[in-house]
Amino acid sequence: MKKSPPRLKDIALRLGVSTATVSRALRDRPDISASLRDKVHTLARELHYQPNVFARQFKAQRHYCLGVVMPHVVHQYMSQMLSGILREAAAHDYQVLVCETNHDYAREVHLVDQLAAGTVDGLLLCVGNNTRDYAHLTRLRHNGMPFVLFDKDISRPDAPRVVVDDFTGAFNAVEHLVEQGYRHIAHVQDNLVGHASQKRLKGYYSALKKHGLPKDPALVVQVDEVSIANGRYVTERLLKTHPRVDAVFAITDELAIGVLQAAECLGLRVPLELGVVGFSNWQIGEVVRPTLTTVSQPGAELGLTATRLLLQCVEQPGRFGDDFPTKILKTKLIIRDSSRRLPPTD
Amino acid sequence: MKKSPPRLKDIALRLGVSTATVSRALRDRPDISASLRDKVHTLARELHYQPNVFARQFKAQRHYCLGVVMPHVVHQYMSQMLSGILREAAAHDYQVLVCETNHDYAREVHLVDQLAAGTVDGLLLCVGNNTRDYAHLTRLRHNGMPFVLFDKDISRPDAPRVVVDDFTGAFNAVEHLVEQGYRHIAHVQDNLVGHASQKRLKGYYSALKKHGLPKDPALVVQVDEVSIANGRYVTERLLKTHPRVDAVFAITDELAIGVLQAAECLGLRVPLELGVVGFSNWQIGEVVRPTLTTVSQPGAELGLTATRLLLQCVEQPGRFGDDFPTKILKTKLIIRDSSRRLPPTD
DNA sequence: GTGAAAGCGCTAACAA
DNA sequence: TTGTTAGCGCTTTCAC
Repeated sequence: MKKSPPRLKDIALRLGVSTATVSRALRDRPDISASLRDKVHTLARELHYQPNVFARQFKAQRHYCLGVVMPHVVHQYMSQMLSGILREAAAHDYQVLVCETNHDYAREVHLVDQLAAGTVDGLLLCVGNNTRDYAHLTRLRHNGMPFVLFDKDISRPDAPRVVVDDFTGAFNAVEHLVEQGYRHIAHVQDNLVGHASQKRLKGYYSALKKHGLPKDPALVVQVDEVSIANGRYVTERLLKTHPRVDAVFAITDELAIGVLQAAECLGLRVPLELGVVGFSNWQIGEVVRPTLTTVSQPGAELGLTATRLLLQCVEQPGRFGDDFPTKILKTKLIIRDSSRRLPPTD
Repeated sequence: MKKSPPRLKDIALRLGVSTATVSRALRDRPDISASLRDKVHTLARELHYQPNVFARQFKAQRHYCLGVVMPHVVHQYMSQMLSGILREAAAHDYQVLVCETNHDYAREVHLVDQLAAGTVDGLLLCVGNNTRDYAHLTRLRHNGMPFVLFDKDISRPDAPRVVVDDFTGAFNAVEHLVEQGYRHIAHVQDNLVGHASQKRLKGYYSALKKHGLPKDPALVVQVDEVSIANGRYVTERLLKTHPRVDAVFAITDELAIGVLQAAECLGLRVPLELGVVGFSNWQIGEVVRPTLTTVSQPGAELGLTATRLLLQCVEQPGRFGDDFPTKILKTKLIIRDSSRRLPPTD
């Protein structure tokens, strides 16, 4: 039988003082005599007193807890963002409640509504691939729940967000391929639903245009779902029908690995006959042969930045007025073997 | 200016009834007239009433939230366990609060003590590599906080736990190498601190013994820290000083990848001249060439099982009496190219 | 410097 | 069926 933990009242009774006094003593308020304060502390330690968390939170109407709603945690980039969130939240003495949506829109709505009811003090949301309707965000705002979108951008302007510069990332990747002498650069992308995909597509086209290369829609192929196998499949088909393709910019590293496998299967030498660039900088890219050139996204920094922004919204309501701050983080091109066929020019 | 959300009292006032009645109506208690119930529901919806989470939790002295303390989230296996935890918790309408220790013992103690103070209803703990002292677990128990250890085992018997069968996993891996005709099987392990490492070492020795192979401590090498680079480094050194080594069982996939790289570097053909087996079944193992034979651990299932066990402890205190249930999950050998040099025998 | 009392919002025991 | 009341544990105002 476990007996109930000691309360403020127990300490007060034993010391013959009021609970208010004990409360003040424990929190080292100035308006208390030193001797009494010490006695209270001593007894509290002796009884292993711990303030009741529920009462504290109830009184303060604060959880000191942030919520995170994201598609997956088993995902290198997502987990990097999560780690950044955890670190920054911990640095500010906030806890973090984590929920996975698995890209299930109904689940995303359910989770957001649930957290909007006041389970947390603020919410970090990475919308799923199937999210088109943003009524749940409207409800969030209506409920007065501070929130920040991270990573996945949306079309609506009325939300603070932290994202990476997909356009420039893609642009740099494709420009790099051009500089390496590739001229028929294909693009393997996902289903184009997310804003990131569209930004990367624009970056791809923009780089081609800058260097006077034609825009050929036939060289842009889609997969229904991002996976190595799908990347391989669509690339094999593409390379068979368009043998002049000499480079592929894939929208994620997983797809890029599939491209490498397709090349291996078709006997194309990478990077000599086919240049390949991915996006995300997964660990996997350092391990495949040839090693994969990719666009690195600062996952942890993104999580950290989003959390910092959210905490400002939580702790200083009205801080941003009617503005919705947007932060765009830089990507970085990581050049490895899969795209390097010229000697360095320095 | 955001106005404060509606309370039970507001509904009660508008309807000229008591808060108790409104409370009953909203929770669809039987002892309420249908007409009044409907009126309450209607008005509640109209006002966008949502029960105050703090008051609810305070009253019930329940958070409906579990805590997870683990070394990392950016780690395929760990994140798989986390995902299993999230899924199972969600299925029981519990939230999950996640904390990372980064294998920092002081941080682990801090987090456990903090959660022990009542921030959550139960705790899932994966201890770090540097945890030798378990006083924080004693405090957990003393505080009456239900907890379950997962993945990392500890020497103390007085805690419920869910782990994988490291011994058998290692045993099967090494026996497989023997069956493939390898005779000088080395073992690359970490610093031997964790129980898992020791179990795997025993499994390694046990398989050698069963097949009449000598136990040669010189063939067991350690790395300070698990990484591809370290795996590669120690393997190169080992293979140079012990050229008769014809197979390596590495304690993790990362180290095994390092072994593959060492072989590549020394011009040894895998699996012909060197057999390699890892442990964990990371995605990376399917992508390297040759593909990596490995021991698969059921990460999600482990998280799920631990959560289920914890929820039993939370919801049925005393359910297990003074027993500390232990679940040991099976591993599975995934045979790929890095260790297959005989034709299948079926 | 200390105590009494009110109150955070909701629920449950008891009364009517 | 509905209302009254008390109370969860803590903090804070106000009075002394």
